[in-house]
Amino acid sequence: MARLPLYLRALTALSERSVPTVSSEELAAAAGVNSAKLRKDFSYLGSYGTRGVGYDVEYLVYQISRELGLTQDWPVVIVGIGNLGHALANYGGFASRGFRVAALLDADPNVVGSTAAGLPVRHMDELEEIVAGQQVSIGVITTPPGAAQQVCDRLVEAGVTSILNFAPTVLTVPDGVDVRKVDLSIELQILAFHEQRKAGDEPSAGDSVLDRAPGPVRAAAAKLRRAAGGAKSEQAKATPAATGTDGEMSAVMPA
Amino acid sequence: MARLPLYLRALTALSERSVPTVSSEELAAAAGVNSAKLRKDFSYLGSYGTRGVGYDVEYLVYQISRELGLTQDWPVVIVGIGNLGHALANYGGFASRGFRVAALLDADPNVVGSTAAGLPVRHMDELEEIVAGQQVSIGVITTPPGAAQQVCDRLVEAGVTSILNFAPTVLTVPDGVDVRKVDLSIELQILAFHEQRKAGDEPSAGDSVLDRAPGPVRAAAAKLRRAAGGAKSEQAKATPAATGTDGEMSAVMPA
DNA sequence: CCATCTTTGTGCACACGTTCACAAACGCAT
DNA sequence: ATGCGTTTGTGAACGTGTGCACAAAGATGG
Repeated sequence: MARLPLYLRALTALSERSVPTVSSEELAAAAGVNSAKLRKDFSYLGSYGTRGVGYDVEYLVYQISRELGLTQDWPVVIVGIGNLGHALANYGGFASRGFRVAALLDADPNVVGSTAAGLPVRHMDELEEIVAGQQVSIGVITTPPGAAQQVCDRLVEAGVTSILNFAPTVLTVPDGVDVRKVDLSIELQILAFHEQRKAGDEPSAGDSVLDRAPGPVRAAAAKLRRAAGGAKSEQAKATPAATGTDGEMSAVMPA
Repeated sequence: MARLPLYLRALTALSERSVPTVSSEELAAAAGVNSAKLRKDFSYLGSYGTRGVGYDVEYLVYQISRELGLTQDWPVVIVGIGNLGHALANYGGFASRGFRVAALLDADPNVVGSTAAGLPVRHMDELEEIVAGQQVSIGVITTPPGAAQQVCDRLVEAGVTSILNFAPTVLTVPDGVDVRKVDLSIELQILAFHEQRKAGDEPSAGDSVLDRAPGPVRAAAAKLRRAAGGAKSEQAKATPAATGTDGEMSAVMPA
């Protein structure tokens, strides 16, 4: 379940405030999900809350951490030390969750040798040695799109079995290797899409092509509009904390 | 539809190679989705491909760009010019898709006045003026988590109606404002989760809590394992290009 | 002009995730 | 001890998204 990290974050926040127990309702609100969904998720874990009371915060934190594998440390290599690579190397959220940057790698001789986040940038050719020596199983790709597949192949060859890809490319990997893709510009495009709709479907010439099309097409356009925009107005009702679930798919996905 | 940006990327790649038409099958492979799904998506757009031939690349590019609102330019402000803010300011994928960085903002006097990606970093207090003056409707938050809600409120107050949040916090916004959240550490956690499973469910003492629980709980654990790990082995079969759809939810979501 | 081949568009069924609603369980006060 | 309020765990219905499979439609060659 990909919601576990969400719960974990909310739970650690509670834990820091020394809250002993939470009801599913409270925790669901904090995580921005439905309470029934949360209870069902926890039931899959087999984790027992106590009826009439709620869930023990510490116990849940421990249990979810275990389930996510956060009790062991995960060495990761970051390949491509440009702006994004720098940012990720410095990102505090990694270290605090058991992810240790094993090495920063780049192919550019000008970059190799410099330091980022206190770590030296090493050359790509050391990849195999590092991966093998430190048992690295997770790689992060922050190279330009052109180099991504090549880097990916090399990571896989070296023994990496999970890849987080920030390059805007569809990576091809053999069976048994997981790839997750984060595309920053897609996120903005989705926002722009909604924004355009909010702007009232364009007053003048800049109209959506759909609205200039003949009969059946316009109907389809209206349908699409309901599907995306209509649902939103329902979910976003004045909602204070739980800005919950809309049906919009995400731009982050496997491969 | 959140898949449109994916299609668009694949299509622009084809367009640059001067490919006149594509079949749904080809394009689907390039985008990593099912061909039927792609055809259905396009049918919602009302866009007509020609049977026996395929879709006209240029026409589709134009149409999808229009639908996504990429034909107009979208000024965005980036608040919080740390490592991530820097990276985003330099990110090429934005400018190439109609997103223009209207301003970089930060509250830290030490940062204000420096330049990033050729733009001066200005003080938070200029936010309202900038948003109003340049009609900014999209804001990006790359501040530390503690400041995120505060910044968010101010953005909304100033007139921003779409927010891309990189801070690991659940933002509370009034109705009518869209929030998308990108949490980099969650992506890694999900990879670690899969990685742990691949490692053969722990040989010795570091076992998942699930496996030490009594009967019914273990059954549930097995069920969970099938749900997440089992499905994967099905989808990832030697797959060359289409590493397609697994059921895994994403870490990027509204609010 | 007709036959054939390719590719779209879509009806249908299935499977999944989500949500509701309720019964069983637990604490607590009387 | 017993009843009451609270909260979990889950069975069942619902909606949605996905994928299959096929018919309609256009192009192409004879």
